[in-house]
Amino acid sequence: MRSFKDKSLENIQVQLVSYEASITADICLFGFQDGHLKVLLVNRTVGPFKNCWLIPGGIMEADETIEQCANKVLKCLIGLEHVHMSQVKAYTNLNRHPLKRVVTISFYALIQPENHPMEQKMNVTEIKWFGLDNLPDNIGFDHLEIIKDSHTLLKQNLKNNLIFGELLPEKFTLNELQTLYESILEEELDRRNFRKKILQMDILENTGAIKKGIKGGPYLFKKK
Amino acid sequence: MRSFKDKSLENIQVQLVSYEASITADICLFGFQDGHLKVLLVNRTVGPFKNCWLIPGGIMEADETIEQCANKVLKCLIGLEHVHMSQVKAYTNLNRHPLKRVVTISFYALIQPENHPMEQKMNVTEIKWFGLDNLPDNIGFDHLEIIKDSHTLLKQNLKNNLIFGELLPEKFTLNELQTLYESILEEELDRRNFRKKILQMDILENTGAIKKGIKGGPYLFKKK
DNA sequence: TCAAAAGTGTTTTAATTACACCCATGC
DNA sequence: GCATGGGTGTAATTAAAACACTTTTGA
Repeated sequence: MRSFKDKSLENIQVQLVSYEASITADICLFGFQDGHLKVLLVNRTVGPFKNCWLIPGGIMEADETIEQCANKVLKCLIGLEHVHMSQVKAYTNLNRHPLKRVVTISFYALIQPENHPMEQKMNVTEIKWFGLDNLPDNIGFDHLEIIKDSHTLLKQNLKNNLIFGELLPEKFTLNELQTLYESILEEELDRRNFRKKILQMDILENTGAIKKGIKGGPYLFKKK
Repeated sequence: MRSFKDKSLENIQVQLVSYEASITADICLFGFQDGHLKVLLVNRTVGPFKNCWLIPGGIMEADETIEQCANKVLKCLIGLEHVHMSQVKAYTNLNRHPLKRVVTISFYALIQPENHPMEQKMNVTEIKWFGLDNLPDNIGFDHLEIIKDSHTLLKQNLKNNLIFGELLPEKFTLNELQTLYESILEEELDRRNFRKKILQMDILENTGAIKKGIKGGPYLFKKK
């Protein structure tokens, strides 16, 4: 049993002079497109991991929390404020960044790709949605791990709560919703059981309108 | 829609000169004692929040990850290595610490208070186990929030997985296990249903031995 | 011997799963 | 008109919840 004195006082109170690190917020932005769950990646044109794909991120400044920083990143990227985000995990491995030590706190957020076109920015850096089942090989840093961890948390949250709203347009068919669930959970669901379960949750409202262009003429639903 | 150029390059690559912050690992250490779930708090004798109760923590150094740092804290505190820990959340509010900016990444860990007496260290700093339902008023920083978040995660993990091992001695009665579950989940469980469920998980082994000193003569079980 | 806790099964209810036919629409 | 997808209900299974008496032991 070691003496308590040697280290504990240093530990329990924060010293005024101590090691400091840069902290970034990196965001795993999920979208749902063509029946697939997708992740937004940006292509680095400079620095280490040049030409590698990354999830977007930004450095936390002195006057902002990591949540504010994450919002700043999204605002710069897609011009969108007040997107709901969930904190996933902090990554602190020593050699994450080749030039200096960087600690990253990751978040995930959900948006609709259709509502946030990003093409006009491609002269600066390429921005692209990738299917989760079709990620590029050259993902930089430990961002593949962050994507996996984010997807795991999203999956878990979907099973418990119910957070599909941001991923679908205002009006959607039950099959679109089911496909979304299936692509997040990575498993097939029985159509009738899914409908029964969702409907008896009493959170959806049948608008009465019918989606055109699809055989069968499905009803459009919206959140209550 | 704003231009992408203004901020994004700054954001997507980490600059070599950027704001840096001290990072600590704070640990919500849970124990199970006298039929109650407890948390270990230390009493600050110096600095801001003097005489306030805190969960133990330590500053991350240049050569360690936050997990290594958390392990270091536990090693200094209770002389124990290789304790399993779960990352809970990162706390980055600007005024968490009155003297300087400190970002904290919190963990929870589970131990048996009986096996880790800490009395001999009380001349340095008071260390005490508090019932979760009986926490002191003067908890410093945002540590009450950290404790609540940690308990929420522990509860959730107990419901999904099953992680009681570290909180009980090698051999225990089913009622001790049930009381542990009840104190974590904060709800009463039916004795017969609990036993049925736990036993059919097939993770426990009846040692055949009987615990003395308790009316009814309960069997002692252990993990398989 | 009496009070307190241990041990044990069954019944009821709710939730989950499996499964098949007819209808509406687009092509 | 035909192929595709939409809409619907019931039966079977499994899981969860409710519930009471006898046995063991300590005091």
